[in-house]
Amino acid sequence: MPTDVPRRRSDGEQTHTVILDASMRLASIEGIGSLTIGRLARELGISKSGVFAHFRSKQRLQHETIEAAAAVFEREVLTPAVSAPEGIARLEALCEAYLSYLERGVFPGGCFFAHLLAELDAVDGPMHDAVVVGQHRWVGLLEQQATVAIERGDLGPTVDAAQLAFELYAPLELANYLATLDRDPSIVERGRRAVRMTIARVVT
Amino acid sequence: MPTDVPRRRSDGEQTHTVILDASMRLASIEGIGSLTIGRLARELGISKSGVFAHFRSKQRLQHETIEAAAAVFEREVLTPAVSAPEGIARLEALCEAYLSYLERGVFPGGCFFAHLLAELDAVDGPMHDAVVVGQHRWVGLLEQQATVAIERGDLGPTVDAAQLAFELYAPLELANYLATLDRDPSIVERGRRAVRMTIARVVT
DNA sequence: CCTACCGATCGGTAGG
DNA sequence: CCTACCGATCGGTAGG
Repeated sequence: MPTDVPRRRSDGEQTHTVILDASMRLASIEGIGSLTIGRLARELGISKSGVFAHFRSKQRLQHETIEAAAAVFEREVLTPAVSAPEGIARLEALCEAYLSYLERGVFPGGCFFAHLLAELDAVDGPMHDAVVVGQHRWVGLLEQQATVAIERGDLGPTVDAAQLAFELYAPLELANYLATLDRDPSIVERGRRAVRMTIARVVT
Repeated sequence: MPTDVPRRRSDGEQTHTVILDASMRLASIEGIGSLTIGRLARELGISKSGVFAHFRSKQRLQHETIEAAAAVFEREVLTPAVSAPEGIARLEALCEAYLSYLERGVFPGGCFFAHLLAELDAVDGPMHDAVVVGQHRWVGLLEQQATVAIERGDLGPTVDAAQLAFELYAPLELANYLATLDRDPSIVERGRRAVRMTIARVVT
């Protein structure tokens, strides 16, 4: 009983998704700047203009790739973490969700956004500005939970929320780079210990 | 009284240096993978094959660029730090020398090697392996001074030297990326505070 | 989704 | 250090 529903649209959307998937994986390893339409086409066994037709510019391919990666990050890191109650618990949960996301190898080249940060931090343009927004959002999340924890008295009143956010973020980031560099996910455990130490230092 | 000494050799060496200088600056901003011979030529106002003649392959241009950047790092970070006595003093001096090197804007795109780490951590090949060696050397320096400090009793005997090296390195790295991203060198101060806090936690 | 193109740029060579 | 090339690949277009 073969379906008679039109396949065209469906296949097109599936191809679109498949391209973005390959694009995210490639960009996490080699950077968003290394994405080329021709290379994606070769890897996926379709023609260059077949890939091109889905995005109509390289810029849009890059943009959609970043958006797709943001959805993965949301699903793999943010959503699990916000199930924890606000404050110190969610702060810890955000760190742990990120470390777990590294260990699970969600992207083959380590954290997509850590790579993007380093790649675009020093260049000018709309891509840089988008990274700024994303980074501020992430740091803001950590800082916000730290602030709640201070207000609740879970953290000492002299704790600087922004500084704490920085000190928790730092080992997450380094764990990503070093675990990827050494192809050794057990290095993530150093990040976990660092987070524990820092939290232990500020709890009342 | 014009000099009659041959200028050819001297000019050639000077051009070589000028090319590597531009190459380091460009790579610190856009990455070693964004280096192209044509672009360097355009920026320096010489012909493409004029640049090419100095290196004879792109690989050698990249290699010499990394070596030149290593010499800058040695001069701007390592040399100042090793004037401090071994142990806790040198450990702090290494961190401070790195943070100062960020603040001074030695490279226009932030730390050359932080960029290189993120760019090459997930790829395979000789460039990756060279980054591994360089990173291990840097972490090893920190760990070695931590070990000396523990042996001398400046740090508690339960301190894990490798873990401490990681926890000091992390804020240095994040300070680089965030200060570069936000074009705000004052963010380096967050790194400095983080280093102070971590050191304060482990001293006896 | 395809073939068949376009101008620009890539790394590299020849020959000076 | 130059001009003048080479084949390959780039992003993108035309037309189906």
